Amino acid sequence: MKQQQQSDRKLIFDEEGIKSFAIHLKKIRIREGYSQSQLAFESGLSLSQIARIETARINPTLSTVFVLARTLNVPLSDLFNFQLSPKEK
Amino acid sequence: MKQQQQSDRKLIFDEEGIKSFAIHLKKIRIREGYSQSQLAFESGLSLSQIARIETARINPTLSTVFVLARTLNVPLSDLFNFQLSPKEK
DNA sequence: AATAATTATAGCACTTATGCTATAATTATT
DNA sequence: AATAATTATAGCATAAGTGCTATAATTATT
Repeated sequence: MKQQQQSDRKLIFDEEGIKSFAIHLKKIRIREGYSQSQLAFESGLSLSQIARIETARINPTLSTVFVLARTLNVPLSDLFNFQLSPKEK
Repeated sequence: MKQQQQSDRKLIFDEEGIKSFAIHLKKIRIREGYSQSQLAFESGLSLSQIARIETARINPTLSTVFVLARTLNVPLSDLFNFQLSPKEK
């Protein structure tokens, strides 16, 4: 029987930032008049991926975000126009 | 013999955006007075990862980028203060 | 020039992002 | 209320991000 070996590598999942981004993206998508399905089609991303991002289930890559910005035709400064909580020392 | 089956799924790797980000990050890191190694240590990211990002070899996740922004103590608007080439229709 | 410091590469293991497909749940429309 | 549209969830396969470790290459320092 192979014991389930617990890795001690700690991967980063910045839940706070990911949630903020999710909310912000949804706001912008709606503002720009896209449904998830339209955004998926026009961007070439899958619908499931769009939904996963907006529900903060995953931690998307920069390429994915860049594609969203291009499709929505908004500058990155808009898509990232929110504050991260500062690092606690 | 198992033939190597080529998948037709097309994953996104936005080379142009990734390169722009790489250059921009490096500029900011140096401006803020960090070596890659310092940035790695203080952020908890691996040194190899920092290098891979700055040489545009990989497509980092948002969490990674958020951690970098926090560690460098710069707002996202700073880290994303560059232009993506617009989508060609 | 020698040495030190910094940055870049490489390989492996593990975890996770993503596409795809299908279905459920929710919300809007008639 | 029924129906349609939209959004959310789920499982699987595959590609890729990340940590770790080591080493090479480059750049700065003495």
